[in-house]
Amino acid sequence: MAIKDRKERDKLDRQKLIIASATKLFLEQGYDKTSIRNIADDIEYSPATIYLYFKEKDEIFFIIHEQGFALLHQEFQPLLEIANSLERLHALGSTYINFALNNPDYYDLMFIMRAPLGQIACHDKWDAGDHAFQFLLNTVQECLDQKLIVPGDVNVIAVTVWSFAHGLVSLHIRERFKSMGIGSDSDGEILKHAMNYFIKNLAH
Amino acid sequence: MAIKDRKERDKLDRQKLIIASATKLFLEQGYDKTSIRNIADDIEYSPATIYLYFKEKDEIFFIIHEQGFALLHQEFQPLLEIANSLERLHALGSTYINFALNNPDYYDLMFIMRAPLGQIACHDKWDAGDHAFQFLLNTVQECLDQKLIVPGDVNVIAVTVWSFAHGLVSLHIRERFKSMGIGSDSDGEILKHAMNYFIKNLAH
DNA sequence: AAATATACTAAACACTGTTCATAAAAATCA
DNA sequence: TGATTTTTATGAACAGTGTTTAGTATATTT
Repeated sequence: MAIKDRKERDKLDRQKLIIASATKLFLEQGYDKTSIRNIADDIEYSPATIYLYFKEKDEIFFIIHEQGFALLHQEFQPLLEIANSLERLHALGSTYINFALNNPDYYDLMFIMRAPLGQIACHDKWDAGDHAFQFLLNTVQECLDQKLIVPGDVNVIAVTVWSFAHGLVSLHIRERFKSMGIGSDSDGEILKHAMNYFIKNLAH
Repeated sequence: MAIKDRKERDKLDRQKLIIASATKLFLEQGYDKTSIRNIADDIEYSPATIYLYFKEKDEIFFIIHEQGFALLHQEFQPLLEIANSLERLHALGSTYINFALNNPDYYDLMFIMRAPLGQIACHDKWDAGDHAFQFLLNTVQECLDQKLIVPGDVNVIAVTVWSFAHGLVSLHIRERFKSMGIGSDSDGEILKHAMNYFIKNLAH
């Protein structure tokens, strides 16, 4: 049954082709402006064909969503080398912020957009996002054990740290700082200062 | 020329009619699911008529956007009574979070969505949003003056506080806590705990 | 070679925001 | 009053969206 194997490989190849095209277009123009017909044109297939490989548009972008988490996970890896846990926590925040600024579309899909989670997100409890959060949890726990940060519940602290970092970059990405008085000139600079102030308070 | 006056009143009335319908539908079903045709159906006019009173969909929702800020401003008013500035800062945070949880669609439009700002946001430097941020700035400054919080640049601290609060509620609204391990049961509870931890660090 | 299973697509459905020529109504002028 | 101009409203269309379906080629199996 080698033919059946090849057929399955072909099927996977065409799925990969769709994802590759979708990823390319998505990174060029974002979610909303990447239509099924755009992807179909790009891979030179009919729009209907795409629906033979994916149930809906969101299913395609959930895979890209996971790609984003893989990328973030990758950028977190070098941080494991940092011995001092508080320093590692600080670096974790900086890396998170840089990831968001360098990959705003990925970040949007992963943390801001409503779209590509529905029932999908629930199907796998231990997805890539959980891994990243676990890394944060572990680091916070270590900081607590070594009494490097203000004591408190590890979950609460992790949520606090994540919320701060997310708020910072998502307000920046959605240009809400601009629309206020602040950050008109030195855009990225104030983010770093806020990060430093936040960590200083945490470590106090 | 009383006729011309009446005509202008009529015109404003029809604008208000459109806004009222748009607001109603928006609060029922959100921005994306409120179409021009929905509004037209509701007010029993043709879709094209709406474009005689508003240049585009976003112009309608920018007014709703401002309504949201007026509402937030209103909820901030009682806080002026609070004498202790740190207490006021804490209450400011809680009020902000409660506003977001009680009016998720308004909050979305005001702080999360990409849509109804473009050039529009820039036209009036001193809009409702600036007022709210100014309130935060003043409160932070007072806390600094009274040495109630960790010293630092007032702008940086205000951004830090706002980012934290925004991150908290926007991750909640977009259900990113659920998709991780945390907050599956006691949803709103962890927000309050995080808020308390954040303020405790700030005041330390 | 005939029957079956697979892969693909043109066309349509039900939407979206937006524009434009045309028709109806109201106000102004002769 | 009747004719003219201005204001107001709309049907129909444009170009786009995600998605479904019926029908057509192609490839595999019998």
